[in-house]
Amino acid sequence: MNAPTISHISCADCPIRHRAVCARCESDELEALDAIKYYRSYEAGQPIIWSGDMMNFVGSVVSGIATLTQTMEDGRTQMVGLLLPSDFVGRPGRDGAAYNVVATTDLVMCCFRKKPFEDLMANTPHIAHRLLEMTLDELDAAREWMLVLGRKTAREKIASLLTIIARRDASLTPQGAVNEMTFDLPLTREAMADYLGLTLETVSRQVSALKKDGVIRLEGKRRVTVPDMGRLFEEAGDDSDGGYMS
Amino acid sequence: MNAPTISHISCADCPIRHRAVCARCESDELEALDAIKYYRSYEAGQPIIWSGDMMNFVGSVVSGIATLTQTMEDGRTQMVGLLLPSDFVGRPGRDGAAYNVVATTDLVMCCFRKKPFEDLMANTPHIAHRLLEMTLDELDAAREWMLVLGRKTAREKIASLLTIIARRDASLTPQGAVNEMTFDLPLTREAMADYLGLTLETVSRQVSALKKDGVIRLEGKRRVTVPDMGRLFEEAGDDSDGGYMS
DNA sequence: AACGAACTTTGATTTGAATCAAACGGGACT
DNA sequence: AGTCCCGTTTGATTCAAATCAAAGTTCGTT
Repeated sequence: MNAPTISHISCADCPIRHRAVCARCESDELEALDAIKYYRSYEAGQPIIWSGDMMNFVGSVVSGIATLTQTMEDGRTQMVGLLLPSDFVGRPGRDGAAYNVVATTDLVMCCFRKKPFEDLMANTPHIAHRLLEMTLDELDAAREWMLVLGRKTAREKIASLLTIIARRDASLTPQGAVNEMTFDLPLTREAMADYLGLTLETVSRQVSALKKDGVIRLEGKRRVTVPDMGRLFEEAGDDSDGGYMS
Repeated sequence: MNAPTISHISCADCPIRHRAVCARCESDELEALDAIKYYRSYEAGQPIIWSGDMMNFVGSVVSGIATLTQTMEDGRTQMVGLLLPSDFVGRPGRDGAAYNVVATTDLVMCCFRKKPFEDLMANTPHIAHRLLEMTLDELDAAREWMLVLGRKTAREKIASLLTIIARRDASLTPQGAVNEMTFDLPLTREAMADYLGLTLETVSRQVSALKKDGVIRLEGKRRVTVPDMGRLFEEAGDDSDGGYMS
């Protein structure tokens, strides 16, 4: 119920040190960041930022998963981003939040008050450069997702989502070019639906169909085994290996 | 048939000087860019870059319109970006093109060979900073579009597209808070369909429906008049004024 | 062990957009 | 003026996913 107190961890020991916005920093730059950072934790289900709110901090996800969503007045909602450890939250140079950010698991953020961070960024090219790189990657991911949303069938959408989750897991747990993979879905059926522009019923049906057809196996609702990743890529409508080895 | 020869225009006289990637440059930085830039023109319909190709240049659209599209093997295509004057093409730090870029009107690009541009960018924070800003804007636009693709009806999609075009035109031709607006559609019905994740028949039907309902008037196929922008925003499912005054 | 809440699956039916199919309009060229 | 081509409209039909409606699971709590 209460937000756990987080001790101040040295950047050198940080699990996202080499992937986050600070990845390119030299040790002196890291010290400057270290001086202004603070940790904050959120419980599963808790909102982190609400669209339209004043944002007085930016930061990186250290552990846990959060979603970025947009909502229409009548309640239709679309997920527009899935934030994983090392992903950056907030936009330097803007005051109001444009999206809802919600922790879907217990989550820890490494935060910086916005103004000091902007000041630091202004004379630390390594930070600005890394942020540009990360933003370009996110833009690519968003465009990939536009193809999924605009042109893929429900079954292909599910397969695409599984592909993305598997690909990410593969990058965290490199195990060579395996054919079989097992991982956990970090999202409820409803969250998957919001990601894919579907209803939760359709998500459920298509997951069942992929299971019936032997593309995936399930243990419980969340643990997924893909016996043949190549087959999954085909189902996703991606070309051959989907580039997940890169 | 032949690519027109373009004379070398001074950056100071450039129509996109204050909006493009060079917007924040001082005069000495501008000179450095001026030294390595060259112009290139394309005719309507001509491809500029093909997905997977080696990209040996980056650049800005000076005039004309281009589309960024992604295609699946079976031919389904989704537009993932609409490039207008001042928009940047190419990604520093990547060799292969990820998308197809096609000129939909006659178009002029201000190009830089990639390597010299990257070198210049490395010690010109004003360029990197502006590129970050532009990329963040594009990411916002892409996320806005994900909501359109994932959750809006065909009618709302058309209204959303008209809203975007109108909003852009308003920023080029500021005329205060007018209610009535007239502009040209820069896209064919098919291109609109590829943008919206619809078929061209559905686009045609919904445009006709909006016309029948008095939301828009048409002169020819391309010229659109919106008698009441507020009404259009409502049809798009956006809240109130859609923020087009900002 | 029983209860309840949240999440998930499955079934029946409806519906919005896709598909299939023609016809229309306007400009470029002969 | 006539023909061809491209983009567009309109109509008839089909189909994939949404909606409406019930049950089934799982897990935490009493």
